[in-house]
Parts: sequence; C-alpha cells; structure tokens
Amino acid sequence: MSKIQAIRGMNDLLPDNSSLWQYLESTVAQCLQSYGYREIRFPLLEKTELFKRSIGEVTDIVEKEMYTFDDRNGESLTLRPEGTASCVRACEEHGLLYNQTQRLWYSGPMFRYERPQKGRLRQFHQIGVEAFGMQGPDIDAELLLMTARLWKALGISDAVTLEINSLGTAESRAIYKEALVTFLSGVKDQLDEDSQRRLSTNPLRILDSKNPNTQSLLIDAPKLEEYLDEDSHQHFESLRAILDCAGVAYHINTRLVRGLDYYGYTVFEWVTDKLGAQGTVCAGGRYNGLVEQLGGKPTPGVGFAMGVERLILLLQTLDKVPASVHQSPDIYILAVSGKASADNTKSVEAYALSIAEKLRERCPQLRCHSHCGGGSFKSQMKKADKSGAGIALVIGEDEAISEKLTIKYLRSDQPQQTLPTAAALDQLVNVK
RNA sequence: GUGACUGUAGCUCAGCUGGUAGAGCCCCGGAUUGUGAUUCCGGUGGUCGCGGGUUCGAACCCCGUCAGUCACCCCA
Repeated sequence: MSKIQAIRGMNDLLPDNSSLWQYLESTVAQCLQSYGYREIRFPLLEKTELFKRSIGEVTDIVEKEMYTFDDRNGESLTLRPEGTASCVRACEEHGLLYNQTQRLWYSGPMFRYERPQKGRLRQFHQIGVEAFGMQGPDIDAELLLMTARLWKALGISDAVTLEINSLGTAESRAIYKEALVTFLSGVKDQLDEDSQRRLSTNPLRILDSKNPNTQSLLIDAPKLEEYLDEDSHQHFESLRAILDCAGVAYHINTRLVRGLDYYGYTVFEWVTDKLGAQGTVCAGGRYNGLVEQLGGKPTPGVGFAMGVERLILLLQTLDKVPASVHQSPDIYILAVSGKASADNTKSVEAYALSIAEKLRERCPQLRCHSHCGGGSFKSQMKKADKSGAGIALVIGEDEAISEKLTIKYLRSDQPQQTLPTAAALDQLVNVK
C-alpha cells in the first residue's frame, strides 16, 4: 500500500516550528493592535466572480493560478488567492464602510497554483492590513510607519528596504499605458518573449522585467511619473514628506508596478536580498476604485500583505529567532513506581499526577511535564534532562508514602532536596 | 508552464568501471537494586521515491512518473 503524500506546495507546520510561527503572529498582532487595527475573519472560499472582478481578468493570478472548481450546485468557487477582495466583500456585506472608516487586519492561508520554490508555496500564509475610507497620504504613511516599527520589533530592519512608487489615477495610467505600448511596439522584436506577450495583456509589468536587454530598451521609454496628474503628484510628495519626517528610509522605484489591477496612487514593497528570488516580504498599495468595482459606494482604501513563510525564513537566516520560542518545560515530574505497587488508589503515578495538578493550579504559567508511561529511574532522568527542564521533580515510592517531594536542579549546582509536599510546592511555585 | 540539479534508515550522508546495502546522529537496553548531559558495550530500524526496460545479475545504466531544491515566470 503506497503512502498518501501531502499535496505539492502545501506544507505541514511541525511542532518544532509552530512556536516560531506563534511568536511571529503574536508580535505582528500586537503591533497592529497598537495602531488600533482590529482583526476580521472571512472564509477561505469565495465565488470566483469576486476575484475576477477585483484582481483583474487578465492577471496571471486569475488566468492560471487560482484553485477554482464547481460546487455541488454548479456554482464556481475559488480558494482565495489573496485577502483584499474578500475583506472588501465582507465589509460591504455588513455595512462596515457606511459613513465610517475602518482599520482592519486578517491572517491566514492563501492559495495559488504556482511552481513551488524557496519562499513560494501553493498554500501560503499572509497577514494583511486594510484601511478604508481615508483619502489622504497620511494613512498610506501610517501603514508604512507601522511596518517599519514591526521590522524593528522583529529585529530585521537592517535586512529590508522600502521601495515606493506612484501609479497615479486610472485615467493617467491609461494614457501612459498607450504611450508605453506605442513606444515598445516599435522595438517589439527586441523584447524578450514574456514581454512581447505582456505588451497586449499587461504592458505595465514589462517595466519590472528581469531581462537585462529589455531593461536597457526601457531607458528611453516614456516614464510613468511624467504622465501623473497633479493630484497624484501631490499625494506622493506628501507621503514622502511624512516618511522623511519620521526618518523612514525608502527608494523611489519608478519601475515598481504591481500584479493586481486594482492598485493606483501609492504602491510599495519591502524587499530583502537575503531570500533569493522571492525577496518581497511585504507589499501593497492604494486601491481607491476597488470598493466601487465590487458594487459598493466609492470608498478609498489602502492596504498591504506580508508573507508569513518569507518572514519566518528571514528570521531564521538572520538568526533572529528569540531564545524564548524554544519552549522547554520548567519542571519535569518523574513517577517511578517500584515493582510491587499494591495499592492502586495511591499509586506513585496517581500521586505524581495530583502534584502536577496542584502546581498548575497554584501557578498557571508554569510549564510542568508529567512523565507518563513508566520506565526505569534512569530512563526517566534521561528524559527529564533531554526535555530541557531546569528542575526534575522526583516522585518515587518513598515520596508517595511519606508525602514528600524531591527537587533536583538539573542546570545549576544547588543541592537536591527532599521536602514535605507543602514546602516543596511553595518552592517550586517561586521558580516562575 | 520552461530549465537545471537531486531523491539510499526518523535525520545528515557514504556506497569505485552494475555482483541484491553501510556510517554518524537519534531511539531503546546494559556497565552494583532510586539519580540526567561524558565514556564504553550491545540492539531496533531500509522491497535504495514509484513503475517499466536492458542484463545471468540494477541503489548504480535507459525510459517514464511523482516529489524536493534553485532559477525563469509570478508574487507575499
């Protein structure tokens, strides 16, 4: 019988790594909440139409990366490839955008059918942030300041750089797009294959092509910034002023465009060179037309998402995993019964387990690991040592009969002591 | 979707020009009957990713397939 394997690109999170994830998630949540952002949760599954209308029909995500299928009623559903669309849908559906602003965040798995590689999976996890109802560059800046603070909290500030750009309004972008296509069509045969294809589908994306030849052709191409209207310019300048004032460094990358159609005005990416080809760790931008596109009243929005796997990878490669995430128990409780433990009601195991309960009751944050499954004294001691616990609480027949406990310090020179239960508990509770 | 490289014990890997598998770590047990990390001794564990083919004989050669890695692409 062959073994069933996990689906390609969908990883298990093993216990050795889960505490690092918890650390990251709680650090992020704490940071976002300190800015007044509140968590929203929505389903993993949505009507396919939602993503087609928001992300854009001709984007790669919609064209070839979505997990789409018909449910039993024949309705086309899609496993969410990103969070913004669902977030807007949920807000609209519950009137969260009616005459009010919202600062929201969410966290969870996203699904894209891509070839897996470092920092890229088919089921991957994002923590996303969206701010609705605010027009000005101040909220764009707040998001950026917030992420900068977060990198500081995680200790990865030195490894990430901020790139920003302005895509302007849909109208100015359309005019620019025409000019760009006209220019590039003239040199079409010199473009790389992918860029030739994008000329008709998504010409803006040619700007961030990695092909050096294509990049050299772009030097003489029309520049997006020259096509921006006055309002876009002002918005971008104000954003820059706030960042300057706050001391957040950035690069203006005029080639920075994004793969989702709904972005306009501000776009940005936090990138690192420590992760190989998938170096974008956090990215987003403004999407003033999206709410309306999905059937709501015109409502400005800005947001971003960060890739959890990539941040985890970054923490690991930079050796920024705090020691506290390697949780070992504080106390390892042995239960060594002799050969003849006649009295079941007061076996060594029962006594040891009841002591553990008392400890947890007195001191809930104490991590007590009760040894279960018997074994020799020696093997239990070995496990106590291996567990990383600072203290082995030795409970054998002597202790059970005399209602005493033996405290042995595994990582310090303090002598082992045997005390009456009450006194021993007092001492153990003070460990934390 | 394209390309390159890889797939041997739970983990990290060795295995010469083809002769049906080995090390280290881990785990378990022992070295005076209740005291851990060192040392010593012993032990468990693999249809060599899977399926075909070539051959007297395949972990090794060939084809296919699945998976992993990295890059393209895409993006978080």
